[in-house]
Amino acid sequence: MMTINDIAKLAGVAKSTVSRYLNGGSVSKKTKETLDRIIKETEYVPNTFAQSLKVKQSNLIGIIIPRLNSYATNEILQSVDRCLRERNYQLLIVNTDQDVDREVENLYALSRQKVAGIILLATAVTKAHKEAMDKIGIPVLLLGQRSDATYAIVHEEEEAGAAMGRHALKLGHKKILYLGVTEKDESVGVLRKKGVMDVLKNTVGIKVQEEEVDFNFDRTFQFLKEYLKGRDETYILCATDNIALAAYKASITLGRTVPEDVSISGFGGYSITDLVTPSITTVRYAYKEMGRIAAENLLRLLQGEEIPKKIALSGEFLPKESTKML
Amino acid sequence: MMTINDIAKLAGVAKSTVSRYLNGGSVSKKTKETLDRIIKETEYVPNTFAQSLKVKQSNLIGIIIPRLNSYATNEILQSVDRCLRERNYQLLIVNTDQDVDREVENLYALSRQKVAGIILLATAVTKAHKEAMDKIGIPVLLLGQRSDATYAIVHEEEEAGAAMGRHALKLGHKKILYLGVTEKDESVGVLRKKGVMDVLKNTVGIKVQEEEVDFNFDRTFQFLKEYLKGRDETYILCATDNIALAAYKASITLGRTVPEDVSISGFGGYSITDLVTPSITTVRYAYKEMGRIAAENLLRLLQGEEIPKKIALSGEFLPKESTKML
DNA sequence: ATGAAAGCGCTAACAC
DNA sequence: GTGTTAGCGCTTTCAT
Repeated sequence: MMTINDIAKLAGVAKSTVSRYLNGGSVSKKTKETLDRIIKETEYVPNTFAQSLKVKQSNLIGIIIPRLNSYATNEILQSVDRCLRERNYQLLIVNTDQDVDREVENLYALSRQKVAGIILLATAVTKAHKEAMDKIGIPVLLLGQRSDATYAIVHEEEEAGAAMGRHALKLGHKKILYLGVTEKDESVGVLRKKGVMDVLKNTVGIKVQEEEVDFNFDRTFQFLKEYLKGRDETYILCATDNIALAAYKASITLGRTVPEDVSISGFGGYSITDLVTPSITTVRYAYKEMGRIAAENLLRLLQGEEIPKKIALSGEFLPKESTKML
Repeated sequence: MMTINDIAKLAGVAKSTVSRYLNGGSVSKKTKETLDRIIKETEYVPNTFAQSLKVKQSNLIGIIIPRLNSYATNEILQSVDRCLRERNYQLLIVNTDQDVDREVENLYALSRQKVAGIILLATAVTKAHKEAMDKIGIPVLLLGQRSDATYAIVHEEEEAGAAMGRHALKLGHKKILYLGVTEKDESVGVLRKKGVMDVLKNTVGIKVQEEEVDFNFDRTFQFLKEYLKGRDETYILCATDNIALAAYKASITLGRTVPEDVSISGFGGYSITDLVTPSITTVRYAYKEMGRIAAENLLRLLQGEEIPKKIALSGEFLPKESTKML
């Protein structure tokens, strides 16, 4: 393995000159040429540890995600990764398996790894989160949840919810079942629902039944298989595509037809909503864009530039086969 | 930020003593106690760069994956990650977006990052791969493809293929369409198919039509929507679950019913095969176990232990609703 | 534009 | 069991 010293000797210059050359400092044309050649010949690559030890920072960006097997996560991950790689940064992915405590732990763990910045796909932002962000002194960019504690990029949840609510109304449904998630999840559990409910509840003659399920497909499916037996709503408005999928499967199991007997819709725009038949009405969120903006803005931040505290991304309402006029 | 020097001064010992303490060397009980206390009080954490710079190795394990949005990849990633974290190693995930050249590039890139070992989910093992593995001098563990170039953990592809072939026969099908993938992919393209074909071709009166499609859902679906118009096979034996899904969707689109008009099966055991209706007959591969073994064996290798050159994992044949007696 | 020299925080001989 | 010391490979003043 070549070191900067070896290169310096081969080139007949001091290692500081080589360092300057490597970091874009001014070197004479002649020096540059020799160095160009020698570095190519020797296939020299700088030792990242020595660099990082010196500058007390790495080219690593940490990203904390709740789970790996989620469409949303994957989309974001992919676009963040691509964007970062183009800028010569490396993504360090940390999966918390939906464990909120581990989100906080990993904030500290990543700071120990001296990542330059952190992207956090939080499910909630607790006091412990804020404390950690404060303490580590590394820029953190929040994705999917609002919080005044730091920079955040979110989806327009209320807007999306309202679009779906209007859709159900337009199709003439009067009996609607809303399958939501825990209100601890501010974005999905509170805002998305609020968007839906504001539209529905202000309309006379609409009955909305609410139920809370969780993000796990199997549990939700098992629950709905029983629960739906006693229900006669004609529209099941689900807070996520996965819930919609479970509701769909449960409905089928109970001998009902979608969308003839019951309309079903989700949120998220997961690709699977197109794979199933009937395809599922949903709102597609701008995951790819979210990832790209996150990466770009974080890097800007690292360069000392100003970036907006909060960015909200609009989704795209996509009516498909699973919802139908009553 | 505390350094080992600060701690040493506070404790009134030499920094080498602190270092020994940290690395499990022998220290007097008294020294240990003071150090325990001081380190807790100061929240001291060693600088990983300085450590790595010294020992010329990191606690990072690199994993190169073809894509992020794949069920198989996610399962493996999750279990590798979990296993590694328990052992205090960090996973560095590198996504190549199915670009074979980037697999090789990243072998080099990871070696520059001084990862301790590399897990490679290769789609193929080329000369360039072998050369890179040779050159970097870091243990590489191959997943999903056999190669005598290094250690490998694979699925029993032929066995799985044979099981599916026998299933189709047992159901009385005579006209079978096999939808495979490129033979560059030794595991899926060659072996899996061989398992199927060996069973089918040796049985008289069976006609097998072969066609090659790719891993992309949309392209495959578009292709099949046309292609299947002219076909009258009663069993479509697909090389992957995703292809099965595309075949299913294409069949539905052409007004055929699954499994009444045509039986369809896949390979992989993706969770989605259960989400759709009818659920899809498949072979579930042992992804989770593959990940765990990969992580454990790689760490063993790093400790200088011997590990088997090749491990083959059996899948589990899962008949479901999408295939039916003719 | 270039070089000498002083560390960054840590580990590992080696001597005591 | 503990301290001294010499680097690991690099960046960064500060002279020249």
